[in-house]
Amino acid sequence: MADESTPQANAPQANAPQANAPQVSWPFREAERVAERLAQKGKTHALFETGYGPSGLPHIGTFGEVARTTWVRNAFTRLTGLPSKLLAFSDDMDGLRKVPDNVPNRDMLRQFLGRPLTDVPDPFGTHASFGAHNNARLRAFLDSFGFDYEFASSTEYYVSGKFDAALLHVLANHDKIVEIIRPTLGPERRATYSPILPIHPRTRIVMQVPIESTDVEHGTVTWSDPETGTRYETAVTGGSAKLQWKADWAMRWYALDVDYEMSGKDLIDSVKLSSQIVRALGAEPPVCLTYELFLDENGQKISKSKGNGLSVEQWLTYAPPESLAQFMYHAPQRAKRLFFDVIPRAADDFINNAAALRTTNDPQGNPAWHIFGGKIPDDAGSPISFTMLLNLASVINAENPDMLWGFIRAYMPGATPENAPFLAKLVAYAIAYYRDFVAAGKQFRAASPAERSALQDLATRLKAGAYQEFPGETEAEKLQNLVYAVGKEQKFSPLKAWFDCLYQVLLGQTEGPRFGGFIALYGVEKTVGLIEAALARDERK
RNA sequence: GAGCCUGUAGCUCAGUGGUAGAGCAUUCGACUUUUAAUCGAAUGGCCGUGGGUUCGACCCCCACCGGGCUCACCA
Repeated sequence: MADESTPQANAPQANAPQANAPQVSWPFREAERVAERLAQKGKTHALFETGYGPSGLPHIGTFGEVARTTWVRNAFTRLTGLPSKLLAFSDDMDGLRKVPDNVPNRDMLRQFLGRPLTDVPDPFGTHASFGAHNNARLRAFLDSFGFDYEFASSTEYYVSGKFDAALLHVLANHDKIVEIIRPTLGPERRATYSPILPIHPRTRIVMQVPIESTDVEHGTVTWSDPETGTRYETAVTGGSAKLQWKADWAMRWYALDVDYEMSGKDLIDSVKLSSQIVRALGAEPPVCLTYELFLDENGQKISKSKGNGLSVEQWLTYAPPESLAQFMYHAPQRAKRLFFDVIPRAADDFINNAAALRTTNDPQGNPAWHIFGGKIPDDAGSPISFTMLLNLASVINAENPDMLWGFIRAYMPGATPENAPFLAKLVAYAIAYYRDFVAAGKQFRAASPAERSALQDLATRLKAGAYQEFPGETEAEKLQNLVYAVGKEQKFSPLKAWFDCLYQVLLGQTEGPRFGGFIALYGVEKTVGLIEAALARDERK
């Protein structure tokens, strides 16, 4: 503070915080919370967890949760240099509650309702159990994005005894846990609730029954089959029993000493209660982050039955994975509408961020830095926006990458798939977009008699190679001059009407590219085919 | 009933206590042998309302109004 003596008395607030302090990105904010937890506990490695319910196949929210957790984990690594692990935990020991609509052999499945998913045959017949099948789907999904994680099966953890010590501890605190959960339940469930769900030794069903007594010394609970009245004494360890959801989550946090887990806002109450249970067990819950759920185009909730959501497959048909990551990065605690129209913008946000990464002095505040996992690749960017590519693809009826590249080079000389590989990927996505959304919605107008003869004339002269006689240094110019000549000879007035005819009759749109250039890229023969097809189409009407 | 998100340009949305921003739309211009893409520019704002904190509030706090979502069975 050498300026004590300088006459800056009117300068604003000496004690105000520096206005230009770089904003800390949310993954680093979360990472700091994790680092703080580790410091308090004296831990030197961090465990990040993500969880998967038994019912669902992997979906766009699954991607979001793992991607976001991975960003926090990377930030943690960068911040502390400490080792860490991401555990992807599958609740495959949960009972099969209902038969899903979208699987084969549903009658077979019906016989196994209530049994752990890993105790239900695989309706697809490809894996050892339904649970194993779903696990494989989940892992394939995560692997397709290259996520770094360790898979964990609840069944395996229970059966192998990895949870035994924690389960006995839960048993010892059985009443305390009941007291935590009971006030949140309705009257009926309140009467029967226990965090311990014994697995029926005969039917293998996960039983929700009153626990009549607990024996901490022997590690067992006593209960009665409500149908037969038979009393059973069941060990809480070794996979003979599992825990009810909220207690299960808490026990897992306790047993594995989980340091970080995020979840959707639908689980706010579960996080609260599970945290209370962990404290009752004498430990601290992990650092938790609640993220908002996604809405559809109209701000309505996304439900599978309505089909108003956007699937990962759909997104990745029209834009690269980085764009989906970009969408997931932004403001996880804010509700966002997730529908088709957000894709181009997410892609361009990513492109801009990737470009800014090279010039910024705060790379760790840049989403692209996180999406790249802290590494800055050489060929990440695109010199042209995705929105522009989509427009271009529409205007020129881009049926293949070569056509699009032809127009890209027209004003970006030197651009090739080799020196702009990310752009090359975007081109392929733009083609898919054109194919599915633009081409499908085309409205082709019938040609008037005068237009018919003009089109016929153009086709004939194209076929004969007559354009070679026209002036111009390039094929495109010669073709353009031929098109003009036909329009003038056929006395279109204004001449623009001739071009309107070409766009509306041949391309099914009101506007289009310079036609000579279009023919050159699309191909003379194919253009002739286009004309003949249009004339034949009108003939039939 | 409990909780969460949200309200900023015509539309969709960014916005980090210090001059209100982008894309699209609109209008004008440049380029073009017709266009479109593209490029340049302009237009467009009581930042939901009312209080409070502050030298200063879109931003922080409180209340209210509007728009949504989630949980109160299971997980």
